[in-house]
Amino acid sequence: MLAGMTADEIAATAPRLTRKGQATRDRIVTAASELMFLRGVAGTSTDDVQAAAGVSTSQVYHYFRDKRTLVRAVIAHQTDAVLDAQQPLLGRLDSLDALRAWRDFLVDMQRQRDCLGGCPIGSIGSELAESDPDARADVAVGFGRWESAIRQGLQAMHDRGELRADADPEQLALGTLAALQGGLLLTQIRRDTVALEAALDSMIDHIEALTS
Amino acid sequence: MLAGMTADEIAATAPRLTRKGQATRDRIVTAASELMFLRGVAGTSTDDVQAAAGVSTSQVYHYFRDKRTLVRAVIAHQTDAVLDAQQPLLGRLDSLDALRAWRDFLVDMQRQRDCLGGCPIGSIGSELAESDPDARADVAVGFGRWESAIRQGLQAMHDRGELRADADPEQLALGTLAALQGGLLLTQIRRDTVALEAALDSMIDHIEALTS
DNA sequence: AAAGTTCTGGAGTGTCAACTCCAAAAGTTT
DNA sequence: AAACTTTTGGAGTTGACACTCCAGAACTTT
Repeated sequence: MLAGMTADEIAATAPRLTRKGQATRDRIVTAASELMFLRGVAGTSTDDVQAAAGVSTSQVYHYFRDKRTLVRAVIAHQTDAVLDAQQPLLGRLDSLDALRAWRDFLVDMQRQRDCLGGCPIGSIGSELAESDPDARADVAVGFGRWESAIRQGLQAMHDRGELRADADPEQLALGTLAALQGGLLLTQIRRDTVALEAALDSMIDHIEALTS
Repeated sequence: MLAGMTADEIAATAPRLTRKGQATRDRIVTAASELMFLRGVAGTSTDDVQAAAGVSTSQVYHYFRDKRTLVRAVIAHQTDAVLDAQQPLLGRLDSLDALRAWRDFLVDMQRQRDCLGGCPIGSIGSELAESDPDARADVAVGFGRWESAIRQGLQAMHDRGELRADADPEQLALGTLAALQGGLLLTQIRRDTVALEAALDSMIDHIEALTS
């Protein structure tokens, strides 16, 4: 019933919550997001979530039909959190300076995390892509929003003539997001931001070379 | 006891196997690799592996101390398989033509898989990075071999003067591996090779721009 | 061929995780 | 304040999964 529905369709189905109920639901999603970011979905039991959120068994199942539904709420939450955390930089990636500032921000963020955990969206996507088609679709939408923000900045540069006419903002945006995702993965595995820096610097240098 | 040891140290510890024993062990690792590639480590039970390999419970635990040890064998197997599959291209990435042929090969491979499953090494690394330090270290070694192969090709171009002196083969190799990993992830999530193509094309175009 | 080792079958065990259920407390509406 | 809905606590159920154990078969070595 929830399977196959988009995240928005699910939201429309949700029963109304009292203020207190909303607060409890939020605590559950936040706790689950943090746990699943570090331990993965399979590595996080509903018991773990209950303990971290300070709620009882029945509360989790009052607000979420099952664990898969909770996971989809976590994906929605993390998508917003990741995009919000990059603002206002992400909304204005329309110059080399802006791109470099964004790069520094991302590298700093991973450094502050001691390179623990990769991308909150990418990790979940990787874990669930072949076992939960709805989760995969939600993650795809999240990546779409991310790529779109990058593309808009590059498109603005293109429109202004700062990027050569034969440069393709769409390809560059997708390539940049891929480099970022791969850089985050390598950084997590190597426990070292060098890979993230190399990936983003390579892409930004490439974009710079395309400024006529 | 096995924890903290490198994969090579473990291999040195292993008891000798008869030909038949080796064959059984191989069947288990191969079956586990295929299952874990598609369903993940957590999504693959030892029962699943037994059924797929056609062995009994005790056989799995005769050849592997526990599931974690089996997973490390899977990582070793997949690392070899992934690098071997890219040969001989990967061993000679020392020209733009070679890089483009390699790119086509990788894109084709994902297309033939219908974009199912990401990178056999990267997926496992992402799943286990924060829960199994030994597995994380094994994956890091695997990525190291991969990056090294790419770097050697670029270094050869650099030595021959085909790459500008200020180009950094190490950064380009890491960036290329990151772009590949991110491209594979996006391709898996989007069910579409466009992202992999965009990522690799961007990096290779960048390398081309660095040929003086 | 005897002795020793490796390999195999399969039943059994303990734990843990997802999910259910019911009754009571808290909150809202009329 | 009565009727109704939402929220909460926690005990209980069910199934799955990692791992153990033991006895016998197959194979190797002497």
